[in-house]
Amino acid sequence: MTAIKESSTRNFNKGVALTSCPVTFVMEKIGGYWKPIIIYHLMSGPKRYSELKRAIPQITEKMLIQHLKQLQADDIVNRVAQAVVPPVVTYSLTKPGEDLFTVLDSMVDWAVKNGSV
Amino acid sequence: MTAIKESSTRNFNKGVALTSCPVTFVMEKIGGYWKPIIIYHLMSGPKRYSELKRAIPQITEKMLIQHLKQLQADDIVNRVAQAVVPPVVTYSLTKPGEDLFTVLDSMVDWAVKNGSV
DNA sequence: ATGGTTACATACTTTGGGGTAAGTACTTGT
DNA sequence: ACAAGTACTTACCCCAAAGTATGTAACCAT
Repeated sequence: MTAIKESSTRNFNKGVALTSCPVTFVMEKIGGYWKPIIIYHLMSGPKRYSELKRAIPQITEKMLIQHLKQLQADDIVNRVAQAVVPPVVTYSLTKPGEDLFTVLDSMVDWAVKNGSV
Repeated sequence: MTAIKESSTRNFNKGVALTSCPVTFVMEKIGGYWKPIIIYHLMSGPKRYSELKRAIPQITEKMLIQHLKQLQADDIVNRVAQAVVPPVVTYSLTKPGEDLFTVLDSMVDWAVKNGSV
């Protein structure tokens, strides 16, 4: 076990840059491979866990819940579980989550204008 | 050396999802920790390599040129070098690069509304 | 001739995101 | 009795991104 240097750039960034740069703040929330894809699928309405899984066949279950939990912690998605068997868990976008539409939309705009698809 | 499975999700994604999802397309260009920060600093006008370095003290030189080269390859920044000594290299945003303002701006909007800063 | 400046390059290491595979709890259908 | 469905959990592995550290070429000023 090698101790991590207290003065490392990594540590410095964690404390300063991450919270002070709004763009990085957003990247923290919707960055990564799967998050925008999950959010996109929730934009067409609330979905069950299994519906999301079927909608995004390439994602592994681990990645799916992992990101759903993170999005939940970031107040981007809501989780509603019914105490029945088999379990029924529904995910939906929160208000902040829905507001991300503007962001994703501007991204799509740019992508379309600049050679994607 | 273990061979990578041809059918792995990783490979599948490289070929399909990356190019077919416009949001992921944008993430490929401006995702990562430093890229948006570099782009942000270029939005206030062309900058020399050394000016960027001073403007972003926490970045290492390796990260700086690495991302500048990538942004160049993605046609987001221009590089103009003067054949003098000591070298003078100026980086500026291309048209697509400037168009990212809309995207970054919507991110900042969202961040401000949702608890950043 | 030595140090400073500028814009890189390169070898090595660490870290975290993502992938694979397998297991769990509970109940219904056959 | 056993497979199947639902919503997870867990252990383990791999690789790419990021960080650390050092070197280089060219010239100028002292």
